[in-house]
Amino acid sequence: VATTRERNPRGQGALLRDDLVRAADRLLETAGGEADLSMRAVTREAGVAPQSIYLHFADKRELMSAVYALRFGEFVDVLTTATEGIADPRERLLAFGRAYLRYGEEHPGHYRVLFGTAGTPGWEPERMSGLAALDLLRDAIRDRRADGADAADGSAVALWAGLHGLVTLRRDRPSFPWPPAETLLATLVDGIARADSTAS
Amino acid sequence: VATTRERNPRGQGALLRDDLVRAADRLLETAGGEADLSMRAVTREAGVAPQSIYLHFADKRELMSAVYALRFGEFVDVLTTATEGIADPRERLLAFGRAYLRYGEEHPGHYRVLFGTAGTPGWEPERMSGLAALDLLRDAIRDRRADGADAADGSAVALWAGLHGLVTLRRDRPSFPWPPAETLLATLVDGIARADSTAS
DNA sequence: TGTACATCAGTGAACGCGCGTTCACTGATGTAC
DNA sequence: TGTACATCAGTGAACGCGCGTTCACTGATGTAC
Repeated sequence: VATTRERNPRGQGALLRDDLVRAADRLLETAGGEADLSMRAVTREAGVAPQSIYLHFADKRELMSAVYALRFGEFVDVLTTATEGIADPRERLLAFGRAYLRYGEEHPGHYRVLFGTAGTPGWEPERMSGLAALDLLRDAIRDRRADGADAADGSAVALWAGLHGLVTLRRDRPSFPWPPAETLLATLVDGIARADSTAS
Repeated sequence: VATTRERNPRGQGALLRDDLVRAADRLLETAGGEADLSMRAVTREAGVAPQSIYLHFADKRELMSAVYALRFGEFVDVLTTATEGIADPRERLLAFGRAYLRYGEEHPGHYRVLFGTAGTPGWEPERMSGLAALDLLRDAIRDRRADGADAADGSAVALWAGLHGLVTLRRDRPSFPWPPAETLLATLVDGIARADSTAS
């Protein structure tokens, strides 16, 4: 951490860009680092002068977007890996939810960049590649029921909201007497993405 | 805003405490004010010197807790008013959800204090009076189904998570193509808090 | 083969800002005698 | 009835900090002629 870095050879200046993004990513790994993701902290972590970050990013939003892009790929991979090869639709949805909750719990800082504002109010990634994660959900739901694509879309969003709510509430209100995650997950999956689709 | 305040009469020093809490509350009303809730901003809004806040609050967490207490009473009132007098359990749950989503949308700053960290990472209100809001949910669910209290508890938490997820995601990702709120609400209510309680 | 010049990957130093918090002080109002 | 004193509701001035960002510069490497 913060060791001095040696200058990149001529023509390889773009390497610093990756170093900076990885430094930001590393800072998010640590617990307290969630809101402490400042430009200066990132350059410190990368072992470089504060102003060097402007060689590659016009401002803070641009840096955030780069971190977002890096992590979203990983997140979608985790979800894909967790669900692939599971034929039973209910089991696939449960596996998806388990992986989702687990990622949120183990990487609170990264999760905040993906679906929150990460200490930068008003920041929003320009292209929501979060849609890729949502596609997995919608497909799994569609496999389980026979109603239209619209209903599957709505159910996917509702289930997503439930998972997101659980991740963020458990993170921000740890002292609440939470029922077991597996119970809550089953309630969400069996309720929102049921085999049938009749309302009461 | 920031007009000079006249000193309270002797013996009425505690009045400043209310002024400060109300000033903080007012700052949360404004859109940009969510993360800008600083001690100095609050004293500025109250028309008082920055250090005067320490006459009544030991530190920032204490001020946050005071705002939390003020607003939670109001929030529970809104939910209670929205649901009282509605006999049909499903309609009562829908009314609850509508009021919840509406409050979150109309008061993003206040909602953040109630259920987020409000720009103070690690802050958590000592006694979660959020339980009062949850009680309303649990009772409404219990009226709708015949299974045990434990199942109603789990369902109430799951439904809460869904509502919270919708509020925060729509706030932080406004450019996402959200399905109509009423549709999502019906999906959550009819899924999680169904009349019967069988899993698929 | 040598040299003037351009490019590149950064750095040195500084800017103005708002923040949370501390310490010593003030000036009006009440109280004891 | 007057005065010394205590209390109370604040303020003046300042602290050290980290922040995002700007401007001018450096020193090594390559290129043109």
